[in-house]
Amino acid sequence: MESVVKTDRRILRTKQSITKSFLELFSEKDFEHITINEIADRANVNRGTVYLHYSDKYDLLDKCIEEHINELISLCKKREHDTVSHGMVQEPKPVFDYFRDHFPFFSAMFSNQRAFLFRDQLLKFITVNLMVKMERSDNTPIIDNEIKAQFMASAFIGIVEWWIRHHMPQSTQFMADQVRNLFENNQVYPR
Amino acid sequence: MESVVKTDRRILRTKQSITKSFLELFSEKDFEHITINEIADRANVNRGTVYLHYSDKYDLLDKCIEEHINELISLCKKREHDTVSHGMVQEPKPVFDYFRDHFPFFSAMFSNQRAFLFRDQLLKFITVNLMVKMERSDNTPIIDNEIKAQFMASAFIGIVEWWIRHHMPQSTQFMADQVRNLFENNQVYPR
DNA sequence: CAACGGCCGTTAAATATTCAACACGCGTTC
DNA sequence: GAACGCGTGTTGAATATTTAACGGCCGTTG
Repeated sequence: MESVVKTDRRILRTKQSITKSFLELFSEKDFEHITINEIADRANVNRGTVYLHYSDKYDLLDKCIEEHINELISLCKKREHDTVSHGMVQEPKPVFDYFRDHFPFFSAMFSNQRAFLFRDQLLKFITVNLMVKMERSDNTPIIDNEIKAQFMASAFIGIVEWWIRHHMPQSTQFMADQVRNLFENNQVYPR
Repeated sequence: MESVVKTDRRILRTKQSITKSFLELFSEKDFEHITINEIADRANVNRGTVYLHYSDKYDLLDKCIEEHINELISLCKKREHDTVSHGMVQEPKPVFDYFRDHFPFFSAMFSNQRAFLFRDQLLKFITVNLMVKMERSDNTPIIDNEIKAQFMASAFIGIVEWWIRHHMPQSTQFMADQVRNLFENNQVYPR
């Protein structure tokens, strides 16, 4: 179907080390005080190379967020197509697993003032997922779907934030079970 | 004096990841079963790139050993020129610090059959250091200097090996003190 | 025997990255 | 104000690495 031109190993490698370096710094100090020099040094990469992939540090932050949101989307998309499971609503564990596997990133995002975009994007992602699920169920709702989705999504993110900022005191399975029950109680999908 | 052409960052980076990858594998499995493919994959580097720096895995092993021996040598050389301290005999702590700081490497070396060259090189390094020190002292020895050096060097390496293979149960300072006392008792240098 | 898969060591051309140098802005110091 | 250090963003030429291919060797499998 689409041309599968796999990207050059060097590109993957440098992008990886740049984002790793950046996220480390992001969790260490204020975003405004991070310099491209620092990022490049820690990534063991020439300063110019950073500009080859990102226009500035704001762009870098955006790309980092985008990347993870896209990962989450494709994670749910993949599972939508499965005949067995159905997205993050009925089986939220994989999503929690993803949060766990990328703890450094999400931890940095939740503990930093700078992450407006991150919250927005994540909220949109969750809301869309919930909307899709609710629209599929036939029950005519008393509460407007969009409002309910916003309500639930905010709640969900609140839980995730709490879980991450407390260094994940519970297992992903436990969290998934809890959230699924909450979704059920609020009739996000008909039991 | 000599032209200080600093080597390209890319070279340093790839050499670093290749040796890191190699030493990991070296501590995990038998040397003969390690393939260049594995090394390259784990280093996140093209297979051909390995050949750009090393002719084969034997060469790679040799270079790794050589590199650390040279580090040790320059470490001692630097301290020789100091007016205060005098090489590894009177103050062995920096040497132990070096062993500690590169524990993965030395651990791999001591726990693997393959490290003939390593033992030889290390033994030579220690012996030379001892010889130099002993020749400087005026006392006419009953025991031949070279024999004594061999004796002491083997003993020293034995201690280091024990220390490394037992995961460094004592501090470097403690080990240094012990060794200095042993050297003193055996009159490597006049007290 | 033949076919195959895996690893080796090497090559030419394409490409990503480095290096060294710009010009610029901004705050500090003398 | 001038000189300076420091970070930004950009450039062109040099260079390291990748990619995709080659032929060869060896052990396994049919």
